Amino acid sequence: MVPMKESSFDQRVYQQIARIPCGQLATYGQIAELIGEWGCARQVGWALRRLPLPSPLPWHRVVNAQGRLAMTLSRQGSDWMQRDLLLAEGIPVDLQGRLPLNQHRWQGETQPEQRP
DNA sequence: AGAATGACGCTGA
DNA sequence: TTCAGCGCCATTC
Repeated sequence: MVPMKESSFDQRVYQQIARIPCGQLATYGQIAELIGEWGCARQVGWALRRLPLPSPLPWHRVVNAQGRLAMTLSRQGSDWMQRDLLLAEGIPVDLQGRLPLNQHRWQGETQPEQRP
């Protein structure tokens, strides 16, 4: 059972994930940074691992900075479900779990704005 | 308490 | 581009 107090790390992670626009992607490190926990990318991963599925959250929009899905058997196939959900949003995912992260990167709510 | 694990990130070969 | 190593830190044994 979860210990009371929903003001936990996990809750902040979920809240931030819920803000990711449809069709865009965010990395674990990016989520950690947005909640003020820079360097805690792994904790974000655990937060998602503890997330019960199915979930209303767009957890599938969170990928690693390498632009690939973590295809580990520890997830019991949830990685393939993530791939399926991403394809449904128009994001092409390679069979190796690679995807065009650079083209779907969520800039958060701040954009450096440096385009020609 | 100490060691191992992991849905990560970055650098270097 | 792919692979290995190191740093990171909560969770688990």
